[in-house]
Amino acid sequence: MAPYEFAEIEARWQKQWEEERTFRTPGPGDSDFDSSKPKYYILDMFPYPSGAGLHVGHPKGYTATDILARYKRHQGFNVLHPMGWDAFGLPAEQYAIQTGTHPAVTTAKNVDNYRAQLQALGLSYDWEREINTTDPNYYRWTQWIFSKLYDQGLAYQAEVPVWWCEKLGTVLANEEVIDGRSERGDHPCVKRPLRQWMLKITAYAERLLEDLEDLDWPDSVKAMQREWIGRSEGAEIKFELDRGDAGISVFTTRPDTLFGATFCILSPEHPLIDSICTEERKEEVNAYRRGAAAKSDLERSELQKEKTGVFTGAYCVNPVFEPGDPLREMPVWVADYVLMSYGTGAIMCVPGGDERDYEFAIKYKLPVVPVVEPEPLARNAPHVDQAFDNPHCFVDPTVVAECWPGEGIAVNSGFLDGLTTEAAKKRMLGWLEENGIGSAKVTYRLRDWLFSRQRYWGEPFPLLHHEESGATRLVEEGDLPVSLPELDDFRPNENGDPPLARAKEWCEVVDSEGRVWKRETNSMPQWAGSCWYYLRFCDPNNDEAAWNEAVEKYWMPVDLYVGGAEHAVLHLLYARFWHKLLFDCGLVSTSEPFQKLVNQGMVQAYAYKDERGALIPADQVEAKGDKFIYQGSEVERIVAKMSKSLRNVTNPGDVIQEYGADTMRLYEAFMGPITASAPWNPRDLPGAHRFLQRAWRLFEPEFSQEPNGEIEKALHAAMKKTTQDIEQMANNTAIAALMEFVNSATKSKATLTQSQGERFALLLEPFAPHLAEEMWKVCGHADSCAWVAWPEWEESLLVSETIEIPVQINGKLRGRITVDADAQPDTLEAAAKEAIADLLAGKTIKKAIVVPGRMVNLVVG
RNA sequence: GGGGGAGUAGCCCAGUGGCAGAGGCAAGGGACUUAAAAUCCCUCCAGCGCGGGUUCGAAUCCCGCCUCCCCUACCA
Repeated sequence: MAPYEFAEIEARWQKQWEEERTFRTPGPGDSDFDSSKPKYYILDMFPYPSGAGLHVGHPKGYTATDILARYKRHQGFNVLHPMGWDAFGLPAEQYAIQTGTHPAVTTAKNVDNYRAQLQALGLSYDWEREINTTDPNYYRWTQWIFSKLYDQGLAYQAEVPVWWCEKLGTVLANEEVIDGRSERGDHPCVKRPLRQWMLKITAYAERLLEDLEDLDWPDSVKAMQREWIGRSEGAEIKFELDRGDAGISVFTTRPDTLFGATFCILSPEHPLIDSICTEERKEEVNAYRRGAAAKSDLERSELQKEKTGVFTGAYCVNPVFEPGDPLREMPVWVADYVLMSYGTGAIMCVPGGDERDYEFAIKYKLPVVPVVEPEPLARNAPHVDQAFDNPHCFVDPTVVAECWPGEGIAVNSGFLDGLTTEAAKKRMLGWLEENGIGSAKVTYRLRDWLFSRQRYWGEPFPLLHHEESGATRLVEEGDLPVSLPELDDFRPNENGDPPLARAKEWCEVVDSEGRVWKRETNSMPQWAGSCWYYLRFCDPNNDEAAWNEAVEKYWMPVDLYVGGAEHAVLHLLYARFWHKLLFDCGLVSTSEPFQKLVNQGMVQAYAYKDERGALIPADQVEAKGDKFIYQGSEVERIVAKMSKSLRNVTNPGDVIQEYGADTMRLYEAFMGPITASAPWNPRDLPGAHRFLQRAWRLFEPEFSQEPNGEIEKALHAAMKKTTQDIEQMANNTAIAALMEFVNSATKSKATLTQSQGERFALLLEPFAPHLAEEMWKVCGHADSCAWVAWPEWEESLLVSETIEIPVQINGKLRGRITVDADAQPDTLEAAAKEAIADLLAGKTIKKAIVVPGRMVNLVVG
């Protein structure tokens, strides 16, 4: 028998697949398309082709989808299984700024590297459908979809504060600024308002929330999206100012606590502050606002434990109290824990019912009034009772009621007294509406999407500005794409304009009437291209349209979408938003793009730490038996992310070099459930490799003419288990079933028949396709087995005539009996009693539980 | 603080009401070999994170805790 020459076998089959276009997928409109077959669209999240190349984490998901795709082909499906590149992005642009290499050059090089690495894994993508978001033939349609958004009124311009670094001459993202200084170079940064494009994703908040219901997605992802959208029901209430005619609108989820509202707080960015602030308070308030503006969002929220604020000198009126009531006058403060971007940017503060307000009230000695009494069981502290008996208490806050943020019975609340929280909310809402002071309101945490970047390496907006009239209009559809201009300097201009503004000629457009328009010089964020790439895969080479209607209708929705959990919110929410817009425009046939979603687990790696807990580079640790030694002393092995700094990164190319792509695939699929994270363990690779060698050895030059009955049975068992497990994406247990078969076939020393060899090769094909093709060839076939029908098992071969079942006394195992598989309860009970007669001597059997085919349990007194 | 997930052999993991084990790794022994590698055969190892409960019977269902991982965090 020929040895298992994986390198030669794999190279040969990869070449053959490419030459014979084995995985080309015809679609509607192609002459060889068979519309009678069912479709299956199985998609991987396409990667950003970084300079570092493929990581062993990528193939975990790609292998899992490839196994299913190959299986579905055997099952007679038209399988759409494409791959492409999310290739706009910062790294290529930064590299361009540093070296002058055009991002397109860097990108093309990285794409070639990624493609070669993926092809070396034997993944069955239809490479004729490859797409690249940076290709003008692709982003032409990204611009086209933007036009739809613009036409629907979902794109608008706004002045948004962004981080600006003078020294670097660029705009930075939040995470690139630490303590007000740039992460790179440590230069000072300031927040400054810049004109930005926004997309009105909030208009779709309710549908994005509701439609999650019917998706076959992980609970964790659904939960994250729900939280991100953050729907909350409450009331908007307007408080009149005691001087002047403006009022302060606030949003609250607890209108039932209005009697306990003792002050109001405005966000530092609130536009009303200037007009209401009293002269003597102005200086202090402005200083506070300047301080807040200089802080990053992170500092304002997470890092800042203690609340701060300043009094504006103004008062507003709590409408539930009569004039003369001391609680009617509510001081208005400014504090940075109130965010301008949520609700109305102003809140009513109920320190008796909100822990944040309570903390603020204690610090600044503002009145605390308890208005919700906890359920009786919750109020056993005497001072709480005392406080409830003392309405309108202006006493030392430290002895006043504790804060009760939960629900309960309304107290100190006039017409609400005695009502439950739920009833009190309703009553108060009614009262607010009757008096024209407020109304029910639903607020979302979801913000509109800041859709522009001051970058070169992104999609240009298809927009023109007319400077004199201030008009903005779309570029005509026929003039798309708006291609990126050639530049050799990718930095922003000195005056802060984006790099595209350097392309003077590109920027100027003269229309047919001779009017001069200026191009939009912002570009789109990296998310844009990935919002619709799954649609382009359906019809990637269409020059007339983004996709053909019939083609979209056939392939969509994506049946299975596999990718990392890091995209749980942003990418998946943005893509759903665009998809719904396209659905509303009648351009796609489904309201959701991704029917089933699976997050593959991370491939981690071992890391080592010493006694002090310091992490040690993995390449300097020696394994000695079960112990791990670094510089002579023992260190502890832990599981961590793969990272360059820990030097525990595995390169897929090295693994393929040493063991072959089939072993690599098999190992990744065998590591555990697709959703679980597990460390890369190089010690386990030989096991996977050994299995393939043993399987290969079953293919002796001569096949047997007469099938061995035991082998046939074992093969049917493997066929059943493998089929069922692949359907469940339980690839690890499917592989175990194949190992079981190989073990028993090896042990029996009998030779396979050709038919048995063929069927085994097909079972192996999804996991180790190169070797399986080679086995298929040994069985006498010249063509690929990729499209050969999946073998079907015979259930009757799997039932044995006799079985061994346990006999229990009081649920504890006491013996075993061998009986006919279809033995009746009476027979089983009798056989069981006989088998353990000695143990039953002198005991009374109170009850016998007999489960035919499973077990017998005798209950004795 | 909130949300999601996981704890079964030395390790990775099967088993979701009925004999704790499918598979792999590691370890030990043996065969082959002049020897080693490779290969083959055999063997060892846990009572299922902890404590209660339901049941004839619980790794599996229920309740309460512990540990670890991931996400999120002043959203009024």
